[in-house]
Amino acid sequence: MLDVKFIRQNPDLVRDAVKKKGMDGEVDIDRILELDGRRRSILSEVEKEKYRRNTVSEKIGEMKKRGEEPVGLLEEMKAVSSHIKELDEEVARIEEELQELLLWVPNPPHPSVPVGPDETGNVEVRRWGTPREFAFEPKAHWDIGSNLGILDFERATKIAGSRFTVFWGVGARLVRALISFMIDLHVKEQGYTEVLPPFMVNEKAMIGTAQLPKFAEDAFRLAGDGFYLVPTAEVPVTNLHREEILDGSELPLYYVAYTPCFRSEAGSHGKDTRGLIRQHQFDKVELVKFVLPETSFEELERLTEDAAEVLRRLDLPYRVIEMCTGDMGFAQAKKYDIEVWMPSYGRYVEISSCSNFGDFQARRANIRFRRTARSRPEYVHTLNGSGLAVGRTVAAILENCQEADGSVTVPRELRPYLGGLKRIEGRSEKDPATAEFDEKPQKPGRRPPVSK
RNA sequence: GGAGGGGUGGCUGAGUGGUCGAAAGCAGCCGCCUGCUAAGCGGUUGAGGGGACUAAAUCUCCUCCGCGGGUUCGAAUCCCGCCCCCUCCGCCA
Repeated sequence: MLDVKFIRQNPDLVRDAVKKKGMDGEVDIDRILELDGRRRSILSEVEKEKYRRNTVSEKIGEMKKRGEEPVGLLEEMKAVSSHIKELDEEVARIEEELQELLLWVPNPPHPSVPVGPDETGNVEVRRWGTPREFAFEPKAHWDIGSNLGILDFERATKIAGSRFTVFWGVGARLVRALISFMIDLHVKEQGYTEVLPPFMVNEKAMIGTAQLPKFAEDAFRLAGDGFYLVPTAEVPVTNLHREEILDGSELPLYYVAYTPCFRSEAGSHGKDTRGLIRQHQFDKVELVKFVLPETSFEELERLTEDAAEVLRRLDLPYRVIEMCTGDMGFAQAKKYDIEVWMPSYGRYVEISSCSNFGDFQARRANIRFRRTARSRPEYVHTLNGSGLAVGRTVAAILENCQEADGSVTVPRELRPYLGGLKRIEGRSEKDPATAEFDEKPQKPGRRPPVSK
């Protein structure tokens, strides 16, 4: 959300931002300015009346104490009070409409962001790794996973519906391994603090990070009590500090959180219908930062690299795309997508999205900080990025690391998280005699007796 | 789900109709003082908004004692609804 004051002082900049973000006709800046003007003029009137009420009421108190009768004053004040009430209601109506309109004004893109209408305006900024040349016809991950017995789309449809997956055996463990691997990297090597938040949030939290009101149809809302299933850990984690004034010396704060993510995927019928790419439920490890305003763009570069490091460790080729104004989203000031090479698509596919929101979310969620004990509160800047989407990472590993015989080589850095397993050859890992391990798993010995 | 208790400033906590944005203590900040540390002394310290001002500083006004309504000339204080927390009982992984 933008400050009305900012809009009042920079109306053309804001109109330009609306245009660049492709929201022409969706936002009425003139109406906002009009409401703002009316609000301020009524406010000065009602405040004069309140001043009068306060001073006269005080006088009435003194008179009564002295035993005098406040002749006529009570009647007069009654009229003043009801006038105040009318004006207050008018102000409240205006503010409600104003607030509603402000929630729909997009965050202006940073000047460095390329201007463009849609994804055709995005700019590739770098590539890492080389897509592998296959000596055989590579399969899509849904075929690899189904053949190995580790992905089961049919049963997922039976128990839930389309766009769900059941992971079996080593497949399930692979998901768990990736989550741990990613979190460990971000915590131990990059200085993030692990958080495990609620997977359901209230409406205020959804508004705070700008999923609402604009993207209501993308979210799952529970019928009974109005909770929302988290569409990303960004929502609960950014809202951790809602309505707080942080100590400036604590900044920057780096958090990493695993959550499942729930998305209705309304409006994406027919897109990515096969496999793990577009699901109603998927796992994601998310990076969230709260930083000083002057550092946020530099922090975005580091955040993006922190996420990309996961792909480098897994030896998966990727590229980084800078999103143009028309494709970057409503709340972002600048955004990079990281795309991983996906052989079945024959192109790079988004696996992470890293954004700087500036003070846009902070203002909505009222997250502030004080530079020193005596300075005025300022809004922090918030950032977040996937580090990474786990389902898509599974897909990328299956496809990029597949072998001619249908097995999958486990990326070296991930093996410790799979008990040293080198190759996925089936659903089961219970047969150490045939499975390949970096170290053979130990036979379970007798349990030591329980000491008393 | 049932019964009871409670939500006041960064924290603890007083305040049951007017002089309360709010005692006191703690913490913080500024200064003084003490060889260092600790202690002591004095002062100071909430947030949001409107206006004056080119802006900062400053001044001034309004609002805010969980949230929303109501009563009243006047509400932290009285009434109603909601939310949250705590204790006990029930249920439950």
